Amino acid sequence: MTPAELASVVLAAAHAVFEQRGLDRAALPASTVVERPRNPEHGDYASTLALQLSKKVGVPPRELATALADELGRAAGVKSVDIAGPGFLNIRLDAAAAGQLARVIVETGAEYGRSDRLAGEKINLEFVSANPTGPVHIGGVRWAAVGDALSRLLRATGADVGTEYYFNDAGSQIDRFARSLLAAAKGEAAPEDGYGGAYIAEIAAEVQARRPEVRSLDDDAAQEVFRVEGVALMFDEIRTSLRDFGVEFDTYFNEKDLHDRGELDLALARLRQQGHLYESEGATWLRTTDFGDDKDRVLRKSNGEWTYFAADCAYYLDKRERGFERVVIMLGADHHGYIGRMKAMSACFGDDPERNLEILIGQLVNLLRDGAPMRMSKRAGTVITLEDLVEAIGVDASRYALARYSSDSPIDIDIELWTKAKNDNPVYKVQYVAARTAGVARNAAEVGLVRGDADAFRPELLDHEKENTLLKALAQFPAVVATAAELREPHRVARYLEEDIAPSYHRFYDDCRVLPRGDEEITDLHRARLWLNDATRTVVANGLFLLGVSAPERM
RNA sequence: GCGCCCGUAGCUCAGCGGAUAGAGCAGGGGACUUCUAAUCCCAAGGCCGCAGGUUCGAAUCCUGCCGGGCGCACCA
Repeated sequence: MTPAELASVVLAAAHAVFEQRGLDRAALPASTVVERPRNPEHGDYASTLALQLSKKVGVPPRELATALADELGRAAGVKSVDIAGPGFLNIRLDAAAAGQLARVIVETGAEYGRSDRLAGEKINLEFVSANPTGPVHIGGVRWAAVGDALSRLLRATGADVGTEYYFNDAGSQIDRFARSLLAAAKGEAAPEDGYGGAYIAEIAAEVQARRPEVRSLDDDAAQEVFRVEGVALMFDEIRTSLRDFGVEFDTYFNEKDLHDRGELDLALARLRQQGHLYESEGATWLRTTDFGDDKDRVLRKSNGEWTYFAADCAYYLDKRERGFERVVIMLGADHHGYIGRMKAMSACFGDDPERNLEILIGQLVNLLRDGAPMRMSKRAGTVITLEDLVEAIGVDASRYALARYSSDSPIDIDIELWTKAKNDNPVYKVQYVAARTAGVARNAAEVGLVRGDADAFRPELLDHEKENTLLKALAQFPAVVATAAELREPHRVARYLEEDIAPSYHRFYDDCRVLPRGDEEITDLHRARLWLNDATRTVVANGLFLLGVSAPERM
């Protein structure tokens, strides 16, 4: 029995009790959940339904709990129900009912953990969105890992997801980039406001190799060649490194398209129609202060040029017009000042900024070498890039390290820790479970131990304490996935794997031998434990997949 | 000054209103003729920054304060 099934049983019992006592069934919730108590003495699962309902229907919680316990105790698969404290229901399951979960998980396979919780939601996820003026730096990499994991989570819960990378290949930053390339090609120092770093010289050289005639052009013409070719090379490099990182986007959206299609004018017209525009000092302003922003924002400058924010408005409108009910944008902490104006802009379009626009802010990332942060400077060209990180600790460790922390928490990635082949390296800790379960399955096959027909599976034999604990941990997976998706917090999956699944599996492994020893006969218990081993393998593999991390067969 | 984030064990961090607040690491003590010891077991470690409030119940929600990080452009 899964927790979701048990929750339904609890709710059904509540309906029965309410009917018997003539209570108002409208007070009952549409659904309920059972919790897994920390303390095993409090049963396999606990329900707080009696506590929640007692005030609504004016029945003391203990009395309600007693009635619920009587009813629930008669349900199939329920071994016992105790009442504790103010009115907790502590429920124990039959070993057979609990053990069946191993079979459910194995048979569900890669689908285990998926749900339709977010079915019908159309969600746009924008992340990384670095302009092609340099390699993806470590802050962008955080979002590559978290954003990609989030897209997997949202899809696993049934949402219709579109991932998106927004870039601009025409702005003044690109001009600086082009001037920097030109300067490098001429052997000059980078311009005052330009970009430094070895990659500039490399790209300048590559452009010259592709377009040798650039040497004979005047500066203006040459700069244009460097701009066009340099941006193409840079963007190509970004896409390649992201692909090597396991991240590809459904849409690569170019700001230029918004301009070419006249979408900025459209957005402006729409905002004017909503009555939030005004002219002042020759510029066109959006009255974002109507919706809580610190100050109003310029859309079109007095010189007739659009602001970057105007393009943001058009881009938001574009996403909404493409049918995305929820527009999610992931930004670094240094951009948190954008939240106010973006939310206000959404409201100016007549949207509900709480529902239609989510802005996720990620705190900064440091890379630690020998315990000291490697400081970044864009001017000096000492940015830490995606390649630097991957080169230092590898793709799996990078993705795991970036995805295992709450986005609200700044991250220090210690190179020494994340390259250790030890249990204090979290990614090894989790991958080791994947490898160990795979190893047990291999060894089982070698000695002729196979799970056999599902009909022959004897779930009631999984009654060891460590087996029970592992089963309960495995049972949590769908709830963990659903919560992580709803809260946009992929780190919950990582923490679950390393703090819940890994320890419970190792304890099971230590106390409950799966394989027969020597020429010991193969019994139903061996087979039942193999079901449990393979169920664990399934959950770890599914969980790591959601994080974009491999589940190795051996290590 | 205003805004956002953070403050939980020595360190790094979990903890979407529930019971005695958890994990890993570090430090102490144990377990390898055994399916991967990359593991496990035992012990130790806490005014959940402070003060109020809401609640049957608060680390969690609200208010104020203290401390730290970041941000406050007709830049991109």
